Amino acid sequence: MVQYQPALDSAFGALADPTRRGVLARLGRSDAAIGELARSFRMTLTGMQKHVRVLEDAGLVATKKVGRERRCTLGPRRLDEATAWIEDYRRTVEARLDRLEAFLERTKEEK
Amino acid sequence: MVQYQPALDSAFGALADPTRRGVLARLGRSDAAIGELARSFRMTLTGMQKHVRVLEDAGLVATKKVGRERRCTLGPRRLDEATAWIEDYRRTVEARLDRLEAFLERTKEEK
DNA sequence: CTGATACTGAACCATGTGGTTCAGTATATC
DNA sequence: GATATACTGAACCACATGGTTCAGTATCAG
Repeated sequence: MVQYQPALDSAFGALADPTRRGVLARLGRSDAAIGELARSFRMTLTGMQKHVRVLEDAGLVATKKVGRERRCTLGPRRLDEATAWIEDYRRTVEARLDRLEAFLERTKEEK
Repeated sequence: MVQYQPALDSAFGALADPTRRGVLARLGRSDAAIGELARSFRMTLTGMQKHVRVLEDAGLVATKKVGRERRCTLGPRRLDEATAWIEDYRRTVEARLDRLEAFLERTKEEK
């Protein structure tokens, strides 16, 4: 591990699992208790609990105990850093392609 | 695992590690052999080899054997799916916030 | 040809991940 | 109060991850 950006680590890490992306999509429609999510995704409550924990640690989900349920909603993190990172990357790739193109153009002229 | 989108899994998974994000940034400046990358990031060749393999599997890096070196360049995948996923998500969050706002507005009027 | 350099592959290690079961505790319902 | 429901936490499991070392093989330089 060389450069720490824990927000990016946890955000990308959370998004790397299809169940967790599914949970985010599900919570986009409406909030839900852990038990409901577990049933939707056909896994044990305890299993879903762990996914929710990962999403919560990444700031992508917020939870609150209501009666005997724990209600989950989409959390405060908007993935701005993640988007920004990818955008930066995209620009780098494009700059690199541009340089390559310029190089090819130059060598063509030299022929 | 519930909905398979292996491209997203591997892309987000690859980006979840700071060393690998660093390697992508480094390759954005110029291509490099595995050995150079290993030295830059102060790890063994074998260690770096594994990171490069992960990036290559995700389509983010391409490699080619040149003499005794293996040269690494930024690969074909442009992270379009990843960006698209995040964008979708952002829209969902915003729609949800809009609904919440509308609800608050309505209940305010009812007062 | 010899030696140094660059990589490859296998084996190992500690820790993390994605799940499970099982034994609690807390809350709701009758 | 008894029973069912919802969660929590600990323990376990198989497998993946992020590293290492070590023993090769391939290539370059003299």
